[in-house]
Amino acid sequence: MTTPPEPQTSAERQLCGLVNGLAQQIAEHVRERAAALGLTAAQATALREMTGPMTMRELAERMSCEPSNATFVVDKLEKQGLVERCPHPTDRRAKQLLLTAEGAALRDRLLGLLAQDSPLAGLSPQQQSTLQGLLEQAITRS
Amino acid sequence: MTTPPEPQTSAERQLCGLVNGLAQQIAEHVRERAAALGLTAAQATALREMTGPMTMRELAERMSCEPSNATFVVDKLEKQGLVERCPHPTDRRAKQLLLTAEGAALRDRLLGLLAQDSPLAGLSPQQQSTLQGLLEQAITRS
DNA sequence: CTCGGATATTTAGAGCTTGAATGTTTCTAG
DNA sequence: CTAGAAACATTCAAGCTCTAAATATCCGAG
Repeated sequence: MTTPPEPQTSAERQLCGLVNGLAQQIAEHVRERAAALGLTAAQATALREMTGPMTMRELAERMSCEPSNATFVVDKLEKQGLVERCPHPTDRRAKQLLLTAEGAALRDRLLGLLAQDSPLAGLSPQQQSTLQGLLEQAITRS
Repeated sequence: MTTPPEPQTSAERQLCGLVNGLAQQIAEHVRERAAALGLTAAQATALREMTGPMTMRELAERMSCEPSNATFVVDKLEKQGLVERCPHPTDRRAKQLLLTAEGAALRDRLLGLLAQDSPLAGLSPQQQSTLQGLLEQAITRS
């Protein structure tokens, strides 16, 4: 009796594999577009999330990473003259990140590239909506 | 005219965020269980995929990583006495990976832990099935 | 058989990410 | 007001992953 370890378990593992696979495709999509602009994926993600002035911590949260990682990535962007670390107007502990003119221009180009050929283009708007609902439920209830 | 950059684009970006979020939760789930056994997430993934004797390349494919990374991870597992690199019976270029008795025992414990409290438990079997179909379609058509 | 292109693995080097420890500054309970 | 706790940012060490290049072996065309 070699009961194949609970069918449900196996199905869930396969599903995890699919989620990871799609996440990797999305990451690859970003990586390609970033490379076209001379950026790494991490740098592109940071630039994408720079919707306006924000602190290091806010950027880290938007990037879903640790603040120490944001420090690392912003260092690179600053060396390229895309971002500036200014003193925060009301909190002397914090830095306020600002895009330079060059940074804002590159960000616009990046957003344009990222909008093309989305990895989710294989799904209809209705399917995307269904997917969104399922993902939200999976993330919340766990 | 500051057209808010195409509503569809924005929805797709949000969806990408959700996919990444769920993937991170899955990874965190593995990381926790791995840590309980003194393994890193990468080591646990390798152990989980060792369903039987296989080459380095096969393992790398199952882990969705580069062969050079598999070398790195198997090095660690070998140092812990969980895996052995044996000469491949028919191809002298390749190594055949075998679990030691200790490795097989630890793998059993790992599989048990990973089966508990799946990050996808918030979805009904039917919802999981729907999700699987959508993910497969998204991955294939891109 | 032998040469040349493919394949399996490893190594070296670099980038990304994390967690712990640190220095500053802010907030808050008393 | 003031001490202690909490928050912001950074630095450092360690681990993961990738690419490119090196080595060894296989396989097929001639």
